[in-house]
Amino acid sequence: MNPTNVIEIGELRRSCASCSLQQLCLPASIEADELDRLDRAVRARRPLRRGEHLYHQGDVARSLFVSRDGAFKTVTVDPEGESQIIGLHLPGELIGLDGMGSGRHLCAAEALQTATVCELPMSQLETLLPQLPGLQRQLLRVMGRSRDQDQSHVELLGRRQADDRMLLFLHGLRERYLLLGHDADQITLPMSREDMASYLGVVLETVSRSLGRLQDEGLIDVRGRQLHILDARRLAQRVQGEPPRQVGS
Amino acid sequence: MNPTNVIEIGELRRSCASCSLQQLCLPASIEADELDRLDRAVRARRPLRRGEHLYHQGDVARSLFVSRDGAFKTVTVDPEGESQIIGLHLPGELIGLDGMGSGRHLCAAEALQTATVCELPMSQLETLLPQLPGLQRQLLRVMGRSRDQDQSHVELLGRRQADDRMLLFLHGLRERYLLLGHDADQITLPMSREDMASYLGVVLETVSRSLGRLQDEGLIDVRGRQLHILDARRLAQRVQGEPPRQVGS
DNA sequence: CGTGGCCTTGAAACTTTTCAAAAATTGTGG
DNA sequence: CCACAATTTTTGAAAAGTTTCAAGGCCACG
Repeated sequence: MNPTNVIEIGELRRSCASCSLQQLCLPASIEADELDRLDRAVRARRPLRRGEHLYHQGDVARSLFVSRDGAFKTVTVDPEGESQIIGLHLPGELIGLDGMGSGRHLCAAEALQTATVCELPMSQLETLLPQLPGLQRQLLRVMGRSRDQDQSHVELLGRRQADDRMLLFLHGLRERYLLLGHDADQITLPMSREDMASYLGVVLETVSRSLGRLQDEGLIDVRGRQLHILDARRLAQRVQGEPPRQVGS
Repeated sequence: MNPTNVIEIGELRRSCASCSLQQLCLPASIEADELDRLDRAVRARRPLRRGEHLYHQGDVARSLFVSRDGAFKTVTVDPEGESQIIGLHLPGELIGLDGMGSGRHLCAAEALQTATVCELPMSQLETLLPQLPGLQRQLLRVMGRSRDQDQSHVELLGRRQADDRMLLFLHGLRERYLLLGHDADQITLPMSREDMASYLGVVLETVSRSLGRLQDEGLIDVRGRQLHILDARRLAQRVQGEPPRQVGS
């Protein structure tokens, strides 16, 4: 057992009570004694490296997950054989709800960066739920927020112009990073252009060009995955339908 | 009190136990004694006419609903001021989950035809859930299926060709009607072309042309809202990526 | 310093949208 | 029950936007 492992296991044993994501995650608004029971049900997990899967499409759904750090994408392979990015999950956001309908996961969940996750086995959940009314309420709320997230994605995909979709995407990303307490105007994009393209329902060249246009407009500054939001105020206005300002040649 | 009202109230008092949607709805796989308690919590509601709302965007979310007959659409007005159809709810499908995240409805729910609905107040739900483990499991499953529905919508909107989206839409509709025990190859479309357009993320002219192309191909026959699926087998193949067969000029 | 992966850019082909008008359907009142 | 008005749907042609295909640039890594 090398020192690195010791540190990692130490990390893993941090409890819900001391987790920085507490307010966003299942423990929020749960009583102290209940929290302790939830805490014991949550399993430790070794960190995942970028590209590793939490579960695969078709797997029996055994657990719900929350990432403490590191983002995940959820991906389906559709009947045509093409894969599509269905979801982007930042730390504190529930992962695995795609298995609750049928008992099997409709997506695969893949780490976009090195990530440490908490795991709550379904079996434990079923035991705990009737006993912890606080958890009950909170689970419904958290599932509801996850659904709201999906609705935003539908609203994004409903826009017919690539720039509108990108605007909505960046604005939503900004809000989510804000919630996490990050510097939301200076983001390292969690996905490749190709992943973004899939999430936005366009091809990757269109993503590149759209980012280029928004940069020419002075809204953002992108260099690879480094994104600076230069004018958050106007970004919000653009999302609300304001037309692009004339850009000098 | 006229005879019509008497009949309506009689209808409203049908219990979950005798409802034809039982297997699809919350009561599924709930024990008889539990079912009785759920039954008492479910409120009667006067029938809604086409165009009437179950709730409006921004309303405090007080209840979950299920339509016994009559379909509903859920609509958001986005920041740009344009309305978008987010969901289509056939009988037996849960309506109102868009309020669970924030406590307020993110959408409006509007009847597409005359509809009778069951209403389960959130307050009752909170009381019942810890007491009825069967309901607990079933609610999670039904919410999961609703989420799966939304995922299908995202997958549909992720397709970049209008015909692909239409194919996915028709195929999904067919499967849902099958589940309801309807003749799924002879459907009265529940929405106008404009609503379909919004749901599919295209303009209504595109819907019209896409339906025209699928008709020329011999897949379907559409006259206004009457839709005949002429070749369900090939519809399924097309959804799975089979290219359109050559259509004689 | 070269290699491979990722991203950007350009030009042509294709699809969808937009705008306009005709056709079909629905609802209504005589 | 028919005819008319209003609404919805279809169709056409031009404009706009996206995809496709191809090539070149950038960056990280060995």
